[in-house]
Amino acid sequence: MPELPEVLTIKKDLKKEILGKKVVSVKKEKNYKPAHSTDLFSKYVVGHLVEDVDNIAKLLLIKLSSGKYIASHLNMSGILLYNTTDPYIKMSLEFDTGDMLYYSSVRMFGYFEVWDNIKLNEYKKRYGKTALDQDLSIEEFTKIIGSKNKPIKTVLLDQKLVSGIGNIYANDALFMSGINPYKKANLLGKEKLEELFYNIREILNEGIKNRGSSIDRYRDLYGKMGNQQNFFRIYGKREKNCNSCGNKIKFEKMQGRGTFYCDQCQPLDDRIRLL
DNA sequence: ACCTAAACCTGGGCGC
DNA sequence: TGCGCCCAGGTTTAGG
Repeated sequence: MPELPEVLTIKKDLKKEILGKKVVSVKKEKNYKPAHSTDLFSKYVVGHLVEDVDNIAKLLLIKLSSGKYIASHLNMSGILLYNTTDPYIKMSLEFDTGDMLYYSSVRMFGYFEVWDNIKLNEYKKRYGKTALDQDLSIEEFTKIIGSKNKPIKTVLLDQKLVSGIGNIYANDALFMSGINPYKKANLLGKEKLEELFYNIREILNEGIKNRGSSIDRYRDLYGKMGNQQNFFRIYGKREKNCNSCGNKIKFEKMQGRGTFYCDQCQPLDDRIRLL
């Protein structure tokens, strides 16, 4: 699924395309079941204007003049498409301009639903600031992340601490920082945590600049692939050699997620480095 | 109150 | 060709 760079890319394009437009019809495909009755779409979406497009962590929000929101989490395989389709469309919105917005998903994990403020606020409470939030200071980051007695990769993927970092960008940010994914976060030290903070911001911003990572399903709002996959530091380089030291890259499952690291450049024990 | 493992799904790619 | 397995940008939940 989209991580923060992909979500922010979609958000920006969505804002540009649909702000101020009125929804005139909604269509749901039979093989998609939102958590609520489709009445909510006809009641709170059809006939209403798009007032804003926003996000909470990786959740996309379309604010409507009815006071309700379309909340869409793309999860692993979801995409939003504007005036272009694919074989996995689940929901379609038609605007007064004739433009179309589609929610597409292969694996059925994501959702595209009508939410009210209450549900939105409950959701918000469960998530930390995104890694790119202007008001997430380096002090706050190091305090939140550096206090956990858990592997740093697990901590980075915990969205209630700091949100937006997913598996791709976590792998790459750790490689850039020379940090072993198994290293306990509370053993990293101030300097390493700060380095990690800067590298997370760098790699997320690079992802945005390259319009996201398309390793499989991800496409932007116009159905186009992102480019960040061409710049991966270590993610996806199973059986390949480290571009820094030439050693064979390790691939292991950690918390069920594919984890790539170079045990030379990202030593678990600092003593290994000194030898 | 922790942690992990499995579950939620579909489809693509690989080896045999 | 086909079957079985492994893999996938995430999150939630059940179970120890």
